[in-house]
Amino acid sequence: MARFFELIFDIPLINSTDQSFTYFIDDKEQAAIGKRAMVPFGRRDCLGYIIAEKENAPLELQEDAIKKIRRVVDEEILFDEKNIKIARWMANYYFCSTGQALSTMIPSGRKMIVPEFTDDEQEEQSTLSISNEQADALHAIISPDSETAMHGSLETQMFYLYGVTGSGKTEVFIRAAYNMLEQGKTVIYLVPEISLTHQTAKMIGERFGSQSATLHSGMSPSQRLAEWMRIKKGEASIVVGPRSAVFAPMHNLGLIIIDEEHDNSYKSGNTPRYHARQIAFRRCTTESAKLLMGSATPSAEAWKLMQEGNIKRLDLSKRLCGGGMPEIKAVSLAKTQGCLTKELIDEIRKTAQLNKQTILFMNRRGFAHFYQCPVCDWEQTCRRCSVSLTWHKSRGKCICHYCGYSEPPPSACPKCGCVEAGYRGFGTEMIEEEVRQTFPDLRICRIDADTAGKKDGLEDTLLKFKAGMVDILLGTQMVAKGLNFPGVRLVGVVFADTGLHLPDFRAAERTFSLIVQVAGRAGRYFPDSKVIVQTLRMDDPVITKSCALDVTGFFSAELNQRKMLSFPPYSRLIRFVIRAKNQKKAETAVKRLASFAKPLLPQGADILGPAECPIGMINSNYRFQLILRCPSMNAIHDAAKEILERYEKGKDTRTYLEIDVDPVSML
DNA sequence: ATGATGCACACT
DNA sequence: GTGTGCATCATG
Repeated sequence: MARFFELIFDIPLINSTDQSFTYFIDDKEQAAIGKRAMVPFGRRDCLGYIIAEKENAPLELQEDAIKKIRRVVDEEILFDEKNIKIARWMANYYFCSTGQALSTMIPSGRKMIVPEFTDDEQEEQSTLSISNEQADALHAIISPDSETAMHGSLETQMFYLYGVTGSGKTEVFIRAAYNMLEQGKTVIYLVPEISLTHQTAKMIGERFGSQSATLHSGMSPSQRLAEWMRIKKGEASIVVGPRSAVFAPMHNLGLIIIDEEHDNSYKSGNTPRYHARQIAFRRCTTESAKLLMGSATPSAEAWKLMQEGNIKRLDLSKRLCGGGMPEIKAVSLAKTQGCLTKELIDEIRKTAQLNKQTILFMNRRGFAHFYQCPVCDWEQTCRRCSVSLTWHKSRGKCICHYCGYSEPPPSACPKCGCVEAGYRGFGTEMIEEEVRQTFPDLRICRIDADTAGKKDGLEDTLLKFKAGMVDILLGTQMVAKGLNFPGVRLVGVVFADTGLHLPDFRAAERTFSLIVQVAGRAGRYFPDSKVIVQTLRMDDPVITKSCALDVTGFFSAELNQRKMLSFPPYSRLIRFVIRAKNQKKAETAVKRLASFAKPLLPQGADILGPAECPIGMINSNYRFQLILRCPSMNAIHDAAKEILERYEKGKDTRTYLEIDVDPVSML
């Protein structure tokens, strides 16, 4: 007896995104929904996902067109209807095939390699006392009926632990998780996808002993598969991991925790470009679990939801371990020749003399040229989008990458009359050189994408730094997150404005968040620790508010601005990017896309662009974008689907279209 | 995605 | 007449 199964593949089916393919197999073989199988697909063998069984061969197909499954890969069931349902939802929402969605959810390993156990079952050790604030927050989270449930609505309970670094968020997370486990429910604990959060993840894993599963970027596909199966069998009831852990096959899910909610790594950078927060929200809704997020610097989206009372905010205002917040000082770079101000140099000296350590943050240099007055710091921005205009030498114009607006560059600064407007920025190499020259006697280490790429290079450097064998650690953004070094007295932000020049409506939010996060790195252990923020924009509200750690003040201004300009969270976006080796083709293609988009635009929606992408070329592909904007996602989502279909019909060859729903980075 | 096919223009 | 390049098509 033969049985028939429906399979889907990790393939970008553009027109029929939910298409499945029928195969048959001998009855005695262990084929089943939820297993993967090798099958002949086209002219090669492909790994497919078995998503359904059919009673009969489909009538519209000829009997001999149905091929036989070569081999069932999995002995045990990997996924179930619930997973397929999420995959279908993702495929629809993020415009990819169901197979692509399913394949990002499920570990790719073939055989299971059980990760070695850290068998220090140190369970019930939580005798540490917690502060009143922590206790209140915990109580609110674990209490069975908060107001939302009282109204009999099925709305998910969402909480936000809002508090500075060192205020004990992790402890509340852990206790909330314990409470869930005690009720026989399971927990997903998401952490940012930064190599530096490994230790946090590891620590949490250790606290929960063998009932926890850990996922991290260093694990092999086989190890991931092993952890996945442990969860599926109910052997692990809490999972700690990055974005993809939001798909973990928990039974009886009680709670999803999103640590450092503002972190951009929760948004996937490739198809499907899903946001873990979005998936978490959906899972919590459909599986009636609670959602608990936390950060010292919430995203604008989360802040608005808290203001409107849709997320219950729980404040942790006090720092534990006795430490207060460090002194944060903005210092003007205006009259400084190189990239180190006298104040910073003096503090580094003083820190070294005290036998303490310094961390210097360097951001990437602005990739684009922009007009900025070296005297008064006036900058040319778009009137409509309020982002920096980018100087295009070849066209002799300054252009907005959102809406395409352009104007000639000013011959003199319109604010102060200075004629030497130009651009400024520091490269990481340049900073390193200057630091080495200024402090030839100090031990200096650099961490960036290059150094971190090498195996153990990162761990090694960090261990050395932790052990006090390094005086100054030079690092990019990656050092800003998650890690605590007890020997650090001074943190310097070399050039805080870099991010502000990015043509991105979230530039202010990102810069603010970075500075506050960086400040949190310092002063957990010393009362006299310092943060120095070097800037050309001493009066910029982003700089002043971040140095004052005034989150409320910042968001009150920022949200107001977003509202005025109709940017998220007051609108939702869908971004189309067209890329092609040939510039003309790419340009023609966006224009065609725009011509489809215009008549399909729903009430209240508008189009930004078409315009060249802020990063106009990547991998020798020219890039153009078109952004759909609307207060309601539903409305533009339907339109986007229609636009996509029409576009694909007569599409220009050698042009590629990418869609990003709720984009986070618009470069 | 990827590999097959068919068609255009080029060159031994 | 056969060989490269590339657009188009289908995958069960």
